[in-house]
Amino acid sequence: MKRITIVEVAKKAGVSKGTVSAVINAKNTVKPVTRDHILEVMKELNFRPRGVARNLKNGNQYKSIGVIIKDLNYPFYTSIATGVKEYANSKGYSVVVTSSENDHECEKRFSHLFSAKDVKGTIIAPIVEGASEIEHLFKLKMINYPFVLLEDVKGIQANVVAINNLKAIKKAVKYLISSGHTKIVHFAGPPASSHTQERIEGFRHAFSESTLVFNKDMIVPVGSSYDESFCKTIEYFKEKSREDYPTAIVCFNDQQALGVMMALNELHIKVPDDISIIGNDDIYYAKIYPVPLTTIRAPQFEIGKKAAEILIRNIESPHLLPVEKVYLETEFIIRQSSKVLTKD
Amino acid sequence: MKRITIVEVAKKAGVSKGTVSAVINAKNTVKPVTRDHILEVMKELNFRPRGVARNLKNGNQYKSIGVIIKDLNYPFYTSIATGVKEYANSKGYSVVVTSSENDHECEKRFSHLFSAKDVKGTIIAPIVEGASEIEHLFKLKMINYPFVLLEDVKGIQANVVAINNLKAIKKAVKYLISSGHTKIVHFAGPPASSHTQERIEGFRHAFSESTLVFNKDMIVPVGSSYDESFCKTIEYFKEKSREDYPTAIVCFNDQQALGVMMALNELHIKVPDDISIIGNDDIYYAKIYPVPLTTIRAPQFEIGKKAAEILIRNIESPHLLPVEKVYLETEFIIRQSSKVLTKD
DNA sequence: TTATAATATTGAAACGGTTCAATTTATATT
DNA sequence: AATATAAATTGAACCGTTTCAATATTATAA
Repeated sequence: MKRITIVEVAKKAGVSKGTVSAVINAKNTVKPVTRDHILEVMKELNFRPRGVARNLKNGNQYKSIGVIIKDLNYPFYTSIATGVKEYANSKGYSVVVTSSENDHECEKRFSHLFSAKDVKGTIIAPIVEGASEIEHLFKLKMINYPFVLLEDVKGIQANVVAINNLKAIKKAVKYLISSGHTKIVHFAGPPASSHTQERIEGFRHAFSESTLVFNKDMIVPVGSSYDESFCKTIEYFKEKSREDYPTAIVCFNDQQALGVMMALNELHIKVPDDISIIGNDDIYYAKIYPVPLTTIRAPQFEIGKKAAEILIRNIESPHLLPVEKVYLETEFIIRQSSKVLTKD
Repeated sequence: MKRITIVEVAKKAGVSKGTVSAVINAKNTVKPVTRDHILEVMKELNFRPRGVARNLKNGNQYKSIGVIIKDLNYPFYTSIATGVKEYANSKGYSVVVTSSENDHECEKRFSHLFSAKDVKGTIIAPIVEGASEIEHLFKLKMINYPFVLLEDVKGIQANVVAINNLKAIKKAVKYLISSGHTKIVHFAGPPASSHTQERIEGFRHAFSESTLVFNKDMIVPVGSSYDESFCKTIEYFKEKSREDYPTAIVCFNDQQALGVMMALNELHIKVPDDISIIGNDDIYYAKIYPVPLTTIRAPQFEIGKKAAEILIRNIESPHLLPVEKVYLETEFIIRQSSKVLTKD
């Protein structure tokens, strides 16, 4: 069945394309009786003018940029998106957000979708898998489509705005060590994420720069979701005798930390008196908690803003700009889930 | 300055449009040396093919639908979006989300943006202001653009998927009354929201169907954000003597309830022993809390799914379908923030 | 009634790509 | 060197609207 176009409407209504177009665009040059008749025919045929065709002639009525995040329900990402939005809006761009749900195919599809729909540029939190497929990014580069990554991807020269995970975790662990903690463990994130590796690396570095020695039992595979971390924490402590408990846990992110704290609550282990907990990200809900979370703050809003700034600069530049890679500083925020051990 | 098109590239590279097009589309019919040369010229001119033009000929490569929510950072909305996504993906549609941040202009802009970009249909959480401007919705109707509202809007016949706020709150209040509570108050939401009015109405109804009498001091204007509700709660209790404390607070939503609970914690008022708290929405973080929240669950995921289902049915129907209005049932979930009072 | 002005409608060109049959060029075969 | 075949390139038609100068129609004034 053929698509209904303005031609069919014009024919059926006994007028020209131009008149139908005038009705669609609410021009007041059309005689009311004609207008009503055309409107009726449009309804009968269920005619929906194709946006793509309307825009081809009109050009850039609406400027927009896209953001592809990994999880629509994780506040870390929505905060970044909010930063993007604020900067972009101030420059006259609308922002559309979409989530890849950690699915590589999805990310691929969206990057095409956005370039196809004339979204002027896109900020992408890339799924970085082992030998990650990145042809879709190359395709974007080929057509000089402006984009900014929220994580460095090996093998492609592209704009990046990110944080230095290694350095961030290192700082936190060093703080714990200098506050007298000796039994420190890291609850690691999802194995596939590059963040997980970087954070483990940071943990090790802190040890190698101290007098304590690292051993690999200190890295506990846990994952990032609340439920996972709740269950794994219960398991972890059930298998241990009290004297083997760590005195501090460095968590992969705040969501995990929240799960850990709930589990400890269940097990009647006190935070921070028995165990110190350190989160990562500083999501909104990290401080909305009876024991506000000590955490490593990633400047989410600023990440979004900076990414948007670079993106829009690229969009508006008549010539191709050199690639930029920006690493923003994290901030270690001490709240009440961690404690300095009195040294004896 | 004129936009760079494929014609300029072809001219500068000394080839025809067709060949450039073949390069853009990674067809393997182009001789490598030609290809490289064209690619170079593309870079030099910073040529970005217009998605809109590419799509006009090709048609529906990517099917997508839009969701306009009010707040990207409120889990209630992102959960709805997730429901939309799940259903839409199963039908081969991608989903793009955007937030109006409660700004009417923004909503307007986005509804145009989506229809202009050939997003096939849109689910809108409408900003309903007093004598709300809804011309943009009429404009969408005129061009038979499929959309579904997440809240009923007076003055327009359109598809709606929503919950019955009045009934939901009534149920909760009646539960409190039947559990022996007599001093119940409602912490109301933002004045402009229609939800606020509906919930106040529900609160009153519950009283009128009981032996207790309603008075308007029971409605406390608080707002919906965490910070607001924290501050207003502190104020509220500071001004009251202990014997005037309510025994139960029905909150506008969970985020507010979380703020209330934190404030009570600060004031050393125990939940649920001193005061019962009832939330609304059942957001993800309502149960991730040492005192899990008793709340009125809005089936967020199902709302999203149902809205997507109606939307896609409309998108795919060759003829105009009759308007559908669906009200989903809420579920009252009793957790640990509320308590049955022993009657003496 | 006619001339004039105002209003309504038409239709061809334009927007910027893609497509594909026809043509040109390069390569392989005899 | 001539021919057959394969590979590369061309260019006109097309996608579905909008635009706007030209034209047709209607209303108003003289």
